[in-house]
Amino acid sequence: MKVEERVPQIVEHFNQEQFKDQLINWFKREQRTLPWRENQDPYRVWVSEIMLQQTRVDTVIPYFNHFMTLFPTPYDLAVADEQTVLKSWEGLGYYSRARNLQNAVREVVQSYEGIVPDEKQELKKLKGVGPYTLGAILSIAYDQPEPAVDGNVMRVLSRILHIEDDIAKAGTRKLFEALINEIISAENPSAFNQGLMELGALICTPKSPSCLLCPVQDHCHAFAKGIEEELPIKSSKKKQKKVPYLALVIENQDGDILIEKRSNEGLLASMWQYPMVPLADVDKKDMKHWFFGEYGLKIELGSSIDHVKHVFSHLIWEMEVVRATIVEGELDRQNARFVSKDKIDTFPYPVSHQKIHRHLL
DNA sequence: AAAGCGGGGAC
DNA sequence: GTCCCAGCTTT
Repeated sequence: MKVEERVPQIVEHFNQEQFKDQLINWFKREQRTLPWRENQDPYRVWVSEIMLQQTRVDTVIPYFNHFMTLFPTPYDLAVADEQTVLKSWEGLGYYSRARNLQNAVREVVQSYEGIVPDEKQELKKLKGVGPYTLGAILSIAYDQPEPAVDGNVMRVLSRILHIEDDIAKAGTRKLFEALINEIISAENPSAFNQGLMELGALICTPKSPSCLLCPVQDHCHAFAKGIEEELPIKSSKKKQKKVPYLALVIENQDGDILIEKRSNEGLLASMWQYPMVPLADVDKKDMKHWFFGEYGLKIELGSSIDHVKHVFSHLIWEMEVVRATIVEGELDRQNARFVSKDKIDTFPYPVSHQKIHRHLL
């Protein structure tokens, strides 16, 4: 059945007015004090929403505060060096969020005089602003009645309205957006949207939800049926592929260490790392020859320092970390350079490689 | 519509 | 270990 036909059916016996009041009043009463709730500054709301994608509140708080100190306005972020922005994002993950955010903020400074657009069509064009962030900024910063559907909202609504659509499917979000469009508060869309998300964070949690404390328990079909733990329906993803690497800590005669900048696209784009030998493609006995071909350096392996296992959402790196020294040769790579140990921490690294240079520092 | 893209916390 | 999370972009 099509979304337009399902929505009226789903909300037919749903007491929207009472639900809205209870949700909004609960949010006003119980909302957490968070740095990005100090005011309605669209730039702060925007930055917080980008950081909060796939990332927990407690993790984001210190990053957000530091980020706002470094880049208090869109202009400050627009003129900043990309590597500085990535350094401020180091450890948060999904680094394309930071690069997209800066790209978008530069667009805002250039085309909108530094004012975050409050018009749907303009805002949607900005890099990194998808359906969720669009609705979050418009409702929270500009008080517009737009849906902001994230995983929290889908979980909460799937329970309240007993919806069994697979929330892992891309198309399912549209159903929830249509439902929110139907029931969102026109008077306080900000508190309505944030209330749904706050409810998901504090009460309607993925496991062991606190239904007895829920302000909208009376409206919840899943609670009435005792099936709150079975919802939402979410198909499981396939497991990660393991990828073996040799990670090299290569020191030259001056005691400087070789690091390199990753490609500006793909996994961990524009982040820095210790050179890695992909053992799936390179036979270990051909390693030195391969390395000479790639870097122009003849090296001698030293002691093994560590084994680092790093899990991504879609793959697993298994890295053996080995020291190495240079026998001869001239570094022949644009993206690589020798750096003194006291400067090495000024570059942005993914966590997998922070694990490595903890050994050096 | 599906795949690629990080990291950490809860259990 | 498993599951989950305040998603977007590219293909």
